[in-house]
Amino acid sequence: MRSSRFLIATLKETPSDAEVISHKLMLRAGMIRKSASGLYNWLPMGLRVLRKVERIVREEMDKSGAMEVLMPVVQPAELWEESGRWQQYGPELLRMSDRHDRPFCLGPTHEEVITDLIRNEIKSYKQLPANFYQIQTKFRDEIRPRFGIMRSREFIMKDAYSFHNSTESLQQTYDVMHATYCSIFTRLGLEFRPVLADTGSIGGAFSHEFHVLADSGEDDIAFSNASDYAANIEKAEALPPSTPRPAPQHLMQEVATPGKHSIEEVCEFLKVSPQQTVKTLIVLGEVRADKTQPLVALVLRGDHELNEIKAEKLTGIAAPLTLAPEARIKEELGVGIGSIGPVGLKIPVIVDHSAAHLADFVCGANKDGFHLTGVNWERDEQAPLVADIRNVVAGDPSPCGKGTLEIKRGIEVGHIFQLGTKYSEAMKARVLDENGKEQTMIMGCYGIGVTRVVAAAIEQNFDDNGIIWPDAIAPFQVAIVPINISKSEAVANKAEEIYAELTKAGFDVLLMDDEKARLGAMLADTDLMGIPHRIVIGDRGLEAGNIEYKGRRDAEKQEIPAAGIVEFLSVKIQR
RNA sequence: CGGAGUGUAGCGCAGCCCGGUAGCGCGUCUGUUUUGGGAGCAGAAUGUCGGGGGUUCGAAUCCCUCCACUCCGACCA
Repeated sequence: MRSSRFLIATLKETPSDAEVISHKLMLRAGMIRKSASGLYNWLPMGLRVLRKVERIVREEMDKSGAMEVLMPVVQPAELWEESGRWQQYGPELLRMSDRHDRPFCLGPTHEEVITDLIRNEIKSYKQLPANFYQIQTKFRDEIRPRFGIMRSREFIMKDAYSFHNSTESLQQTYDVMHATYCSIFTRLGLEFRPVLADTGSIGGAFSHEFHVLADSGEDDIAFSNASDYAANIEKAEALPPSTPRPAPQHLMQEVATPGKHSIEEVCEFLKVSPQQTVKTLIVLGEVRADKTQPLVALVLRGDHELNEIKAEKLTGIAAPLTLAPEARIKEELGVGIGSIGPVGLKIPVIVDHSAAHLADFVCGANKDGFHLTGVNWERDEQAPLVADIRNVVAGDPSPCGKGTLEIKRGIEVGHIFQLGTKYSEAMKARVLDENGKEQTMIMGCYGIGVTRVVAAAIEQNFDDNGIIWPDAIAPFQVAIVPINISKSEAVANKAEEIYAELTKAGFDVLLMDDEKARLGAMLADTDLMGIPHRIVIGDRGLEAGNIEYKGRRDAEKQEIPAAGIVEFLSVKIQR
């Protein structure tokens, strides 16, 4: 490609609405432009990267034995009614009507459509297992789209759905997908980790997320420092303390803590550490027969955070987890938030392991403006119902039994699930088995955020001058920068010659052939755009038959013979 | 949904407090000189000042209203 015939839309200044580095650099490098909140245009430069990511994903999926299909973006409501998600999905599902007033939605995911398609096409166990995928636009009406392409409303996803007649078969395909995802992210040149994950709203039994490690990630990942264990913090189990609870040393006392509500304020006032306190959260319980929801208290150590996912799975607690309205707490417990404690509370209490392990702790006195000190379980309040309801923190023992946990930030770029029969059951997707009996198919589903991968790759590969693309997904692998083509025929000729040679050798080359372009501007642009290999051609070097090479990450440029450039780059560029 | 903020040329911004008919830098176009790391000079084009309404002789500026966008929060308990 010649720069004179390609839209190089680089910006010197960053548009003011960009916050994270990938968003800024994608705008500055001329890859994307915003159309509306969470909606982006892909310029030629960006699309080249996106297509390369797609190509790698497609090649690896094909290699895994999956079959590519293409499903509609607009989906009929009736399928969503059938699965029950028309009611469940919530406002992220963009609903609309056609001219006949028939309800539709923009697909945020395609379980319903694929299940409908396959139940009509596959009738026999002999056709199983089968795995279908597509690379296609999804729409999710996010509350707050942010970080450019990283969390946009419209995005491109590779989604795959597999169908089976046994859990063993599902497990096999799941394992193949796990391996395929590892190959894909390795080929993309990313530093990633598969991590154990919660199955979330999609449902199902077993699940892994694939995270690209980067500080700007929105997820916390817990890693063992002594094994392969890695889990999303939503999922990572906090082990119960292994030592016995210390014996009580103090008597329970009520102390006035006027105006002190938060853990921080109370600790400061009473001169204790948060680890020596508990906080009591009031949430709604499961809906009872009379349609009312009782209150339930959750007790955590002051320095710990509630893990909503863990909590809402406990029996007696409503899912999704909902904090009780303050007015209801006032009315039923007779105390304002900020002074609640487990002692003498008249509602069910569930206590986190580490809070249950405390002796002589501080908690709210269930009386506005008062706290209790020197509180001890059993002596002052009956032995609590104990569960794991907190997020793990760095330094916790790893659930795998080896080492302690570290927490890192990750960007979720892939997710694989064992769905089981959630959709096939609801939508009656069945095959005849060996005995001629109807059997509900078992399903798996597997997603990769293709557009998000592009942003994640930048989050992991940039410097002060711009993007640094991995070879596999660079918009161009090589940039040829000739100095003064309008003045030097020798330079112009050599640039054309090398451009032809490299192109013929199968490299993706960008020839900077704008006659008026100055060296500094061209170098700034090729760096910003992240082109990983750069050749500068000038009269000075040509006198000795040399050109200049610099890898995007190299500190120094080097002179190499112009004649050997194809061989030189064949060694440098991973293909 | 709650809170905060922003909307002025393609991009980044000033002007608004204190009303007088719109400016700077970058980019773009023309010419010219220059050319080994985002050139210099000379000239030029580009604005319903987010929309609507109001106050006023006069509104980018003051008031009302709507819209869009951005950020933060949605775990005080």
